[in-house]
Amino acid sequence: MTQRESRPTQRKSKADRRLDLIDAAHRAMIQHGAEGVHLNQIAEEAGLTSGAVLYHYPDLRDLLIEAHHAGMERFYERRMKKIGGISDPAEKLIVTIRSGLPDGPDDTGVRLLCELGGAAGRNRVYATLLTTLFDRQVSMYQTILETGAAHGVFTLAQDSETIARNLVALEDAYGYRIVARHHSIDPDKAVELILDYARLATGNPLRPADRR
Amino acid sequence: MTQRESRPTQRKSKADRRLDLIDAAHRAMIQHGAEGVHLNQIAEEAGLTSGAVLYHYPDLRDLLIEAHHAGMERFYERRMKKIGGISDPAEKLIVTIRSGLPDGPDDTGVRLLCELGGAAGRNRVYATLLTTLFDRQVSMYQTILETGAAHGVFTLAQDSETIARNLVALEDAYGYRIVARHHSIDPDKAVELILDYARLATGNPLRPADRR
DNA sequence: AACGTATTTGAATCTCGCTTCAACTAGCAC
DNA sequence: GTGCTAGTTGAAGCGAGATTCAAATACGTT
Repeated sequence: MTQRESRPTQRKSKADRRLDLIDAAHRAMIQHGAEGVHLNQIAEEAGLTSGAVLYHYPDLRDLLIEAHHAGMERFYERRMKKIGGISDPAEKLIVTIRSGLPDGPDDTGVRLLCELGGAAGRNRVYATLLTTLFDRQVSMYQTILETGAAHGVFTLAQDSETIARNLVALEDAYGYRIVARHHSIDPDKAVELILDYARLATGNPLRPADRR
Repeated sequence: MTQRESRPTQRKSKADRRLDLIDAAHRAMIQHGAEGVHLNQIAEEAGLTSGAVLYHYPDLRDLLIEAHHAGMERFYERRMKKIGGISDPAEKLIVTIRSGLPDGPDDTGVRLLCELGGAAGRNRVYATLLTTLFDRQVSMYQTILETGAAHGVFTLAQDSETIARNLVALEDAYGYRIVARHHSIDPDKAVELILDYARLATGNPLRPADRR
């Protein structure tokens, strides 16, 4: 990327290089699949040789796990940042829903998450990562819902955990639809569909028109 | 599996063998991933050599696509069969929801579908297969919802397409959770969560206790 | 400026899966 | 039974990716 001549690969500290590699692994996995990815593809993305990659990660699986972990962390942190400053529960809920969906079919963050769905059935580590992320998102929604209820803005039709789980589930599923390029479900449409449920569950009209 | 001596591989007609191979590919993909699977693994599952597999499918990708296609068809047909005889809309809806979820983490049919989620972002054929399946399931739910509304059993809070899409989306997402062995979301819990939404959307209490 | 070390390379080696194909054989037609 | 054909094997060759490691080198330290 930022390489003067692209001829002599500049050296980096262990920590810096590992961050580069995590990023390179991220890109390579999106192109070739979380399980179909090859060492050389990652090395190429990082602008290194395969030997250098192995020097930092003798076991490639460790790198892949770290890349997934970092991807999830980034995904979650980005959401928290987006909703951080919002105090109105209704607006917060709307923005949260939007931030859980991919920008479009090529959103790299969500693409990586989708890669894991199938592998989780075979790989306990991946299953744990995904499950943990799911539960964290549920908690996040629960907080918003309960705050809204406490302020009298929401009238919850079900307990907050049920609503929160269903909201996260809807997000996940529409994420997959968007990544698969469904002809009539784009990010805006997905938000609308999820909001249709959220309205029933919170008793709030949740008008997204003027916000964001 | 059903082989007397396991020594001489019995010959089969082209059509029969292709069915065997589709089945073998199905099993191999679940064990090794939709994209990480190797020719030899499929051959072994089928009790043949790699040469024999290539004789029937010179391009392995064709076999994989057919296996996925067949898997989806079976999944869909099985659902239709389960709900075929039910006339009461409420019961039909409940049974339909249940039939869209895996029996457990090892349900092979759903496991295969989950494999495709990530690949769909990279592979147009897989994306189309998944999208088509989604739309068919939406239609299925729409029919049930509208029939129920016509009979006065359901009072739809939203248009039938919205409800149907959300129901399918919830099914999909909880399928992933179950496959990933979420500690507190098993098939029964997932049905309950989806029914919680369905109750709001249909205005029907949908008591699953005595049915099924 | 010279040293020492952490990082990276490049080539050699090894492994493994894919591909090809001539030879073999089971089952069908006659 | 004889012959024919389609299905299958097994071995050989090929290529790609993983792995190893000695040599090279960039960079911080002194």
